[in-house]
Amino acid sequence: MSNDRIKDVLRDLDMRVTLARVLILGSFAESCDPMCADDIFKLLKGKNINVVTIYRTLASFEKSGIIRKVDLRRESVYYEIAGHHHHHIVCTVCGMIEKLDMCDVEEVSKKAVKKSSYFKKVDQHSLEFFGVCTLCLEKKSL
Amino acid sequence: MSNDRIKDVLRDLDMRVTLARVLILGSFAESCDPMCADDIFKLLKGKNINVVTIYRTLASFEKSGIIRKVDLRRESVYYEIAGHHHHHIVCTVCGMIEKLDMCDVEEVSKKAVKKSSYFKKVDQHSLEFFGVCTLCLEKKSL
DNA sequence: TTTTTTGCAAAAGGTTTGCAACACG
DNA sequence: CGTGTTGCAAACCTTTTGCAAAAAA
Repeated sequence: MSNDRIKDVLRDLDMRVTLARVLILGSFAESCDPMCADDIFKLLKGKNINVVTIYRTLASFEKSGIIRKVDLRRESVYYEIAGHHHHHIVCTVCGMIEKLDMCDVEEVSKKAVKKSSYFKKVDQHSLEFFGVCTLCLEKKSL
Repeated sequence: MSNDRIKDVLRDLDMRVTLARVLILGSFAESCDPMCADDIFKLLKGKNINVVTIYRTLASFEKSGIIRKVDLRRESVYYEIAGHHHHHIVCTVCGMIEKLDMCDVEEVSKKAVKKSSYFKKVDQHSLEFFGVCTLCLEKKSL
């Protein structure tokens, strides 16, 4: 995503175009993996962006819907671009994250609602897989 | 679960039987909902159990496999008895948690592995649903 | 010029650690 | 008695908040 494209996105969201926002949204556009505040902070080291600004920007980006949270069972909160729906497999040894371009939860969601006594509709769901990646498996067996 | 039964469980896990452990495991046995360290702390108020002990006990219980983490998108870490596999619907307004006695993720897990380039096996998965419960919906529409 | 955004410092949560006292087996 | 467990205090880490200065529109 070009810098001008990023600025357009921000304007479309009725957000003021600032250096911090352009850089942070740019980081997401470039990164394939979900990122936490500190990841972005390190990525933008030298650009003089305060961590607090990153937290506030992430919050407003999430509110506007361009990014979404990902439940990775880590200490800090991770986000990714909210484009098309997908899930992840996370290696519980090295932390590697693989994106999976699939989501078959529609029927499962429907069944959940049917089973439920207190909900008539599901708005969101989390579905992440955890395992040991082939590389870590190899290392283990050595 | 009786106190004696709890003590047996601890002994079976090669854990020393202590007051703190009996009380904490007992809390899980009684509670239907997932709990965080502070929930347990409040539940055991007056029993003189330190929060630090609760954190350490939760860690060792999880390691031994009697309890497991639940991804509820909250600030703190939640656990539940690791008995039979199931999922939850969480109300994003009032926080109410409904347990769902179902898990159809087997096929989805298999598909995930098939799709993956770096994993040959999935060990765990998270699947939680989020929505607004009927009670909160009613309140909203008033 | 008005309003939003940023930086700094400080606080707030949740969780972890070091160490000495204590208790289970 | 020896080793595992607990309590206390303090540290740690991530995230939030208040307020004044700076920047966008």
